[in-house]
Amino acid sequence: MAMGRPRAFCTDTALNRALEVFWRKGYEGASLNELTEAMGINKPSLYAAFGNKEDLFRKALDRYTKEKVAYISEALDAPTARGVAERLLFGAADMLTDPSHPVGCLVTKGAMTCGDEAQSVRDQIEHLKADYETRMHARLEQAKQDGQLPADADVVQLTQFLTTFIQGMSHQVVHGATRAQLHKVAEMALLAWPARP
Amino acid sequence: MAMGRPRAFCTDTALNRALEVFWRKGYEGASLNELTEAMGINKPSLYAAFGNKEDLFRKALDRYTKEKVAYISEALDAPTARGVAERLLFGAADMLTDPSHPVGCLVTKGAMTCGDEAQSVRDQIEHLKADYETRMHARLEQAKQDGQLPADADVVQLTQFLTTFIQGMSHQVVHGATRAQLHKVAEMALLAWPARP
DNA sequence: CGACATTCTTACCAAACGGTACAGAAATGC
DNA sequence: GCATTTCTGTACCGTTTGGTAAGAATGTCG
Repeated sequence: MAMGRPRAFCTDTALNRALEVFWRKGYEGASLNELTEAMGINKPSLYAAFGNKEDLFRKALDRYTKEKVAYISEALDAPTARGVAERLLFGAADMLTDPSHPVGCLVTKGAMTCGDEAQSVRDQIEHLKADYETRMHARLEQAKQDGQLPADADVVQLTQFLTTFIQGMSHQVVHGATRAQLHKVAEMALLAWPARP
Repeated sequence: MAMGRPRAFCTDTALNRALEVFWRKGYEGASLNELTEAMGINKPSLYAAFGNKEDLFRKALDRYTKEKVAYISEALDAPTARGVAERLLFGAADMLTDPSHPVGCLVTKGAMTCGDEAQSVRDQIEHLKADYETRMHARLEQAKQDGQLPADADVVQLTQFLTTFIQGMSHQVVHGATRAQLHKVAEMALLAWPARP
């Protein structure tokens, strides 16, 4: 079978470019023109390679979670409940302000800038959030069983506290908060964390 | 001078309707069709009465801050620093989940769903945020002078902690958090608040 | 070399966007 | 009753959106 000329672009780097655009502008804010220009291809190629704007976003989101939000999984590996909380908050602060990629959180931005039409995108983001929360909850529950948290600790509340704060930081950084500032407020948030019993 | 027939609609309620649409869908998410339909007028009337989509949003935002975000000003009137923090967090939790209007925060949503083109909208939101932060900062600084906060309290940090948390709650509520849940995490956040010296 | 598969380019589509021109309807002043 | 002034309804403008169809260009294999 005859093969056409090899891809003039690398699908992998093209997806990274797309991720960056989505990250900067959100789902609806990123137009196909911007995307194709950044990816170095044109619309029919994009359509052939990725199928759809929604599909493209989903793939970009996939890569985002696997490569950029790895800090959450690492944080959950911390040996103590407090360690988990610390790593989550500081890890988020560092990731959100990493100068090697756009500021803020793709999930946060994407969820906000996705209208009613792209329900599947919204669903995937919701699913993602739920998954992270489930894992955080399970990890803290285990820590509680291990005696690392007070017997009357409300694990749901602790989880929600962390996610609330992380999302707040994700918003702050869009409005210009620096890494140092995030670290300070994260430190303050940890004052609310229950002491080992 | 001859007068045409009186307005068939009340500008005041029309603006309220517009506010509600913006509140639900964000700035870019709200199309002129939705707006005019909700307001009960058509596009030329809207243009004549409010000038512009940007102008309309600005006026809606004005009303929003004067009527819906009044809790911030009330909170700043609390007699103690802790009272200010409590009223801010619980006031935000209550406002964000008030069933009489769309969930979440117009400023938060609007800032996210406003692309590069509507720079003036973005500017106004930024200005609004800065204004609130300045007032919160000033109030806490005064509380510190009054001896309600430790002498080494970092007022900037305290302010940023509160805004971070409030924005986090504003995000949580969009994803289905209930008022009771927000109250619980707000209570937890207050554990980080410095004790009176 | 020549036939083929595959990619890229150009141009286009229908729909929706924000915004407006224009003519008709309604109400007041004379 | 008439003219004037205002407001409304329709229909439209140019642009941009996401998404495609068809031809030109380029590679590999026989």
